[in-house]
Amino acid sequence: MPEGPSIILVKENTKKFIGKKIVSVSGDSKIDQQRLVNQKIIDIKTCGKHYLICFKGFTLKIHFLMFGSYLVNEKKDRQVRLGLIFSKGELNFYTCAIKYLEGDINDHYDWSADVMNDEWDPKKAKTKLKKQNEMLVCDALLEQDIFSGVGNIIKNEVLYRVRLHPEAVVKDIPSSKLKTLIDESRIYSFEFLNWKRNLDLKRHWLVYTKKNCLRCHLPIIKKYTGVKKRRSFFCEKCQLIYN
DNA sequence: AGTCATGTTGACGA
DNA sequence: CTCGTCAACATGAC
Repeated sequence: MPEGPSIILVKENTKKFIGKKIVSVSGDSKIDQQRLVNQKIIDIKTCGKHYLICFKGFTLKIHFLMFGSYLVNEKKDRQVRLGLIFSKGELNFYTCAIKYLEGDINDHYDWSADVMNDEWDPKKAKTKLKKQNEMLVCDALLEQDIFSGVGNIIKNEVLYRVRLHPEAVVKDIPSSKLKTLIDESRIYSFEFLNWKRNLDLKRHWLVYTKKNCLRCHLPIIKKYTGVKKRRSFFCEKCQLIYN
């Protein structure tokens, strides 16, 4: 659920509620739920891993974290975090973090940092990335201010594709390689989106959770890398570290 | 059955 | 005050 492409799918599956008015609200979310009653959804947007329901003058920000989920016109046998009920249909969110954002949504987000957005700007990403001298590339890819929407699966798959070691230090990576990395982060995210849409994502993993390298057949290393200590799967022979 | 993970925030102590 | 570390949250795949 949580990476950028998955959030695009949430948007696709809930777009039908744009223009609809909320009749009532339920759930254990601590936000002011009454505020939503009689509000009409103006738009539904995403930025990175954030799912955004826009109203006149404010926005509801939903983050699915690790275990978040949602259902359209269905309920789970679980406590609803926030349920939006319309005259026809309902939208239920579970185990997610919800907050209000006030005013113009454009004042809250830099769309050009979102790898899934039409406004994605790889040059800006490169400028930001180059400032992260000592950072390991495995941490850099997870920086939401640079690569909004990239998560741990995308991180691993992109690094394998561009043959870059997760523990490569950003300042040691040639500029041309950084460009390839940035470009591939967007390209792979869209492939992820299509595979996920077809419920066929796992079959296309090249390195994530794999035992052996598809290229050289050596064992894939599993290691918790970087200050973020997220698991990395990589081939020591095929992925360069530049040190 | 127990372990672990597609993520982030906030508390706490140095 | 800032920085680093880690607990907390909470579901489901294997």
